[in-house]
Amino acid sequence: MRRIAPDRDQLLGIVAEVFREHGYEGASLALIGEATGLGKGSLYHFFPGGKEEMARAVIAHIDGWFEDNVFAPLRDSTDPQAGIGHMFEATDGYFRSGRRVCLIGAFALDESRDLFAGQIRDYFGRWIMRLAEALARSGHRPGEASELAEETVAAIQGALTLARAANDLDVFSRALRRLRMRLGLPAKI
Amino acid sequence: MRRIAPDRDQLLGIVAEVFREHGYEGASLALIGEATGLGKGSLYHFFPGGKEEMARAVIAHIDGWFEDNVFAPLRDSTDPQAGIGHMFEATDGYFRSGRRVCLIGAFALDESRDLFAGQIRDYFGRWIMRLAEALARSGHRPGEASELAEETVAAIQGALTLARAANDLDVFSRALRRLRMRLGLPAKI
DNA sequence: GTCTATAGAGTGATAGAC
DNA sequence: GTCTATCACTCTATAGAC
Repeated sequence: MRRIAPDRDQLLGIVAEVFREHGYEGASLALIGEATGLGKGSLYHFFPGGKEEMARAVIAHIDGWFEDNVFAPLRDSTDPQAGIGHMFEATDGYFRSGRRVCLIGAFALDESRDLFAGQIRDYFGRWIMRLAEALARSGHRPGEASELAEETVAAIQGALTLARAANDLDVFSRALRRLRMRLGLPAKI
Repeated sequence: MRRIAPDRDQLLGIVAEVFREHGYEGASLALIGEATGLGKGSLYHFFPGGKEEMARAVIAHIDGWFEDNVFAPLRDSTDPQAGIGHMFEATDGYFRSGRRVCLIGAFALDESRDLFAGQIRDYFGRWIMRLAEALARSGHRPGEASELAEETVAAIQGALTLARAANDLDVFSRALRRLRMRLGLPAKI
């Protein structure tokens, strides 16, 4: 038979955008079906657990992207400053300079939080931990590094909220510029 | 007829909590009816525009609270530092030290943003503007004051998201403590 | 026949409008 | 309370690949 369905990776990307735009409650199966071009049969074939499993898979997919493109470089760069610089570039790219919101952050505020609390806590916890380690390796005292890491991740989340609220992308790029400076990185070209 | 309904102020407070806990989509009229003790008939009597009007009224109600308890003190305090200190206390109290999320911030991330974009932009815009003015009056250069104000409001939003994600209230109080320091206020007792 | 992927009618529950 | 629309979801049927 013909294979119309995109592979799982593409599929999760499309479903993620529906959740991102409409929230967990607002993302109806009708919308998801429309966006993916799949009928309910196919959707339930891929995700027997229904909408909840779709969301779980989407969160895991995003988490995996950050693991590969943000957390791992923070952990593995021999030069911690380079890892932190990489984090800012990847973050700016991922959120399309403020055009995109953080789906996991949005889920954290929603009632859907209870369903996905573990995944949400893990994602942010790992981000802060990897950044704190990199900051410690680049010379900050451990306690200070932890606070600075927490502050940085919170600032990114807040900037996404504010950029969206003000409908002004500059809010996000200004925030990233300030954070780069505070973390001792050279101003970006 | 018997008057079971609380007055409009109380009513809006109750409806606000339902939106806060469940989001715009997730807050069903059944939930709202249950929380308020009002039937659908009464709800449509108070809010002929239905759920959308309820949300609009709730946002306006919250905005009014911040106007009175945060924005006005920032504008009117003869000592700008006192106004800023007052802002932190009111903010900490309002968000119950991180137990409560910012409904308007949550709406900003949701699809409901399109419905309430004007109100959302106004709220955050006024907060940042009043804070920037107070910072300018307390000695910061105007451009610096603007950036610092934006950074502060974003940090508060981000801390609320993170506190909720980590299920750890300390995230919020640590953020407020750092912000107080950065804005030149004495550490809180 | 078996497996995977598909479409979509049909389920009861519940949504918001009135 | 009544209305209709839509919700998440189930189920049956069907396709071609093996």
